[in-house]
Amino acid sequence: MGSEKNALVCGNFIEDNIDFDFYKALFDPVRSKILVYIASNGKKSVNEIAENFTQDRSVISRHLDLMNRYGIVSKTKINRYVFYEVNSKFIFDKFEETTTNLKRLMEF
Amino acid sequence: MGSEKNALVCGNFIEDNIDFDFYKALFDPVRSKILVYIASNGKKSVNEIAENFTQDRSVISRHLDLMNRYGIVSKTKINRYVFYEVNSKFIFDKFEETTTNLKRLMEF
DNA sequence: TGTAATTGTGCACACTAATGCACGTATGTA
DNA sequence: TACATACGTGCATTAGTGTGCACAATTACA
Repeated sequence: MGSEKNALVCGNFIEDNIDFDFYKALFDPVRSKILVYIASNGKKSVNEIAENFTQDRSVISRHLDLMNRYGIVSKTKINRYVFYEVNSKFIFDKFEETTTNLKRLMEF
Repeated sequence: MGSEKNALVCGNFIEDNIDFDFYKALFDPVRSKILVYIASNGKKSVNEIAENFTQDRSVISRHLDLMNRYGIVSKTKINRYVFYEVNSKFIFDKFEETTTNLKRLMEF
C-alpha cells in the first residue's frame, strides 16, 4: 500500500515536470505545419499564412490563437493586420527543461 | 520565389529533425497517464494497468500497442501475461535529440 | 460617409480517434 | 478434456475537435 502512495506522488511529480498541454498543442498535424511555415518564413500575417494551406482562413486563425495561448507563437496587431511569429526560445527552453526533468526522473 | 524554395527546404528540414508522430503518440491524454503509471510502478501486465483506469481493458491494450509501435514502451510476453515497461532511455534520447536539433535550427 | 480589406466568432457539419462490447486465440489448471 | 484466465481484434457507437460558411468587428482609404 505504501508503494502505491509513492507511485501516486511520483505520477504527480512527472506531470508537474512535463507540460503535457503544451506538447499536445504543439504536436497537432496542422499546427505543426503552420509552425514550420512561420519558422521558415518569419513573421507573417494570418492571410499570408492561410494562403499556404488548404484550410479556411478562419481555421488557421483558430489554430494560431490556440498556439498563442500556449506560448508557442506570439501575435502583434499592426493596423488591420495581425502578425504571428514563432517563440523559438520558449519552445527550445521547454524542450530543454523537459529533457532535464526526464533525466532527473530517470535517476530515481 | 527563391525564398519560397528555401522555406520549403527549411520546412522539410524541421520535419526531418522532429519526430512529430512520436510526440503525437506520446502526448495523448490517456496514453500520457498510462505512461506515468508504468513509469511510477515499473513493469506491469495489461490487466494490472487496466485496473487503474476507467477505460475497458481492450482500450488500454490498444493504447499500449500504439506506444509500443513508436518505441515509447516495450512488451514482454511471459506465459499468459504481457508485461509493458517504459523505454525511459529512448524517450529521454528523443527529447535530447529534438532539443539539440531545435538549437541548431534556431542558430540559422 | 461609403466601400474594401483583414481578422475573429457563432454555429452546424464532418471526420478522426477513442471507447466498449462481443468474440477469438493462447495459455494455464483441474 | 473441460474450464478459467489473460490478451488481442472486429465492429458499431460515441466524443472530441477540426472544418467551412456566414456574419460581426475593426481599420484603411477614397
